[in-house]
Amino acid sequence: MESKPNIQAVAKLANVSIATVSRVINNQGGVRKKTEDRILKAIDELGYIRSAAARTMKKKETKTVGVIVPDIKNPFFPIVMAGIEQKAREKGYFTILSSTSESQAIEEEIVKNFIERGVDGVIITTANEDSDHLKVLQNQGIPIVAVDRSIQNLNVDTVIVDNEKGTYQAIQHLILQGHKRIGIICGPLNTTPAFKRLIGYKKALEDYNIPFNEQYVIHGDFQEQSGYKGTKELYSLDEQPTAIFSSNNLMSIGSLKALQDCNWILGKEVSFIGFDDIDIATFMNPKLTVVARPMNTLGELAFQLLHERISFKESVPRREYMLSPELKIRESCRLN
Amino acid sequence: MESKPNIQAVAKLANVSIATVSRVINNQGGVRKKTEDRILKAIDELGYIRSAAARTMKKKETKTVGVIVPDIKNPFFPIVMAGIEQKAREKGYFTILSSTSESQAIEEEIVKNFIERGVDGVIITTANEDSDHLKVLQNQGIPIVAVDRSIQNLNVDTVIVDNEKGTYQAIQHLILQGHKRIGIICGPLNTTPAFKRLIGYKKALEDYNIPFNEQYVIHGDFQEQSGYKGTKELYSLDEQPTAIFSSNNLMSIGSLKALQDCNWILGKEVSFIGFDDIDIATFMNPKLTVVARPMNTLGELAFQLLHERISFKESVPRREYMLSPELKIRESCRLN
DNA sequence: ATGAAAGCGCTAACAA
DNA sequence: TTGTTAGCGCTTTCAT
Repeated sequence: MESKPNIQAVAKLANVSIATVSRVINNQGGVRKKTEDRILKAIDELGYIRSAAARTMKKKETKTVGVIVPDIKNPFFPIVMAGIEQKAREKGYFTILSSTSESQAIEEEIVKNFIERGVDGVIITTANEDSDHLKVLQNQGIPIVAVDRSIQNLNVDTVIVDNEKGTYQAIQHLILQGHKRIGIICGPLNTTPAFKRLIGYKKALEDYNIPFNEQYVIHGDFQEQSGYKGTKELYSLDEQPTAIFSSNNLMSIGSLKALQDCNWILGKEVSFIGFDDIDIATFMNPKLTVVARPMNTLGELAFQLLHERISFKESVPRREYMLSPELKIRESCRLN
Repeated sequence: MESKPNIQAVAKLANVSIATVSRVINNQGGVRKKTEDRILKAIDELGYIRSAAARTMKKKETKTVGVIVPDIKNPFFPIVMAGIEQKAREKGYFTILSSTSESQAIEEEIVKNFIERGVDGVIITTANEDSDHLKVLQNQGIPIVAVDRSIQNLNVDTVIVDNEKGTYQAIQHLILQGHKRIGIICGPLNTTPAFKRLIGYKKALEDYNIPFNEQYVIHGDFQEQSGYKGTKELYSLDEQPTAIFSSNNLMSIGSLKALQDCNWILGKEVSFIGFDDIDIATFMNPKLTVVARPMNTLGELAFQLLHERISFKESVPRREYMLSPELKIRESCRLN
């Protein structure tokens, strides 16, 4: 039982031609019930499963969408992915997921591989928003949807979160509580999300006439370690900030660990707001105030856009959805 | 620029035969440098990417392994996946990931799809250890490696964690601190991990002559909600347990939330040990004692086994790795 | 209602 | 060193 039966084998066993078998496999009708039964039986008996490769060669479609994320270990992406998968399944599409570890080289490899495999479309949170390495997808006529990070100079449908607004609200919240020295731990500023969050930060300070101070801006990389290190830096400042804003979940975790290690008391000596709601948020004592993104919706919407694009190609104009994050006020910020 | 060039187009542009192009694509050598350059140039010019479908039809291999997990939202799996991906990349393999949401029906769909696509092997944490729905893979001669959950009646390489031992140590730890009424929140008992953890629990009680009491056994489903509900049940018991063991990370989160809502004070009124180290573990006050699994290693090992199996097929005997988890003693357990 | 046959893009055996 | 050619397994058109 160690060989893959093909359509020929089925045809022979059922005593029909391969064309008839194909009709049955694809539910095209026009086959006598009795014949169909015979074929179905043969398929079952042989354990026949049709080859996607052969099918793709003829049909030029795979009913597959490729998803590329920068960091599968960041819980944000699995949740977005869950949203994508669910919608995809509903439409009869299959998803394949790969993670780049924020490496553009790996991203290029993955893109190439996806093309080789003939994915019908790609949903991507790119590691590098300079889009040159993604042009190749466009050249092949493969639709792309950008999620969470937009793509420069490439005319693609986009689903992002209003990072600027989310951060603005967070910083505003801190300012209204009397904070003036507010630290921000940024992500890689060549990504829109990280950049926009910094913009939101600056804008809020400006609107409330608080001077921008470079020393309160920490340049992180969205990884836990940089949140940790950045927070220690802030702690060691002569004029410590009275509040910290962390630009993503992983860095929040690092930051919070640093707070503990420094014995810098959260919610008392220092207020804290993190971007993204995380498991720990409601366990901490005090509970964490966060900017929460609609992760599942992000994924669902992304697939929906992609699906429309696959179905109608150019006939739809480019669309950009900007979802609003929500400031969840809990207990980690106190009057200053 | 909207058509996919094929090997023919390249051959024509470079003024050679398709065979020569094929040789270049596959680095088979035996092509004059000058010819090769001409071909490479043509490939670049046309943006040619070879069709995996066509290639697969000839070669019967895809250099792809499929990974099936039951719940992509459980952070355990992305980390295992990261281990798999890394090793796979090293060996020139590509991974595709799908999540079943613990549904056997979806799992079957995914398996079928993987076969259609001709994956060279499958790494799976199955939603249902009764293996009938996986036999089809074996029939097609596709190697399987089971990760974290073994598969009944199917002779496959397996990488698991010593769940019994890990739990035993946890319960022993509690007992030695004087606990006698110990609650356990189980996962679905038709999965080995959940089952073995219960066994470890029972064994520890037995070894220390503590009577087993059914009322302290909560039947959960590895989801947060069941941890929450189960904990509330334990709380409402006339004879409350003095310690709780939770069988997985998600349920731990639910359980901890319930503790808070019940105002049942962790580390004081009730001790707690969770299976799997989670982000929140070291933030909680007190910090959580946990049984930690070597997640990344689990993934790396799984791919390694699969790769050997792909390369040598039957010539290798079936192997089973049982990795030891580690009891990380922190602060959530107190003398009783 | 069914079958014969062309051809998708590639690899590899054989020829030159 | 290069070219010719036979399939791989399927879908689809055209006959029957």
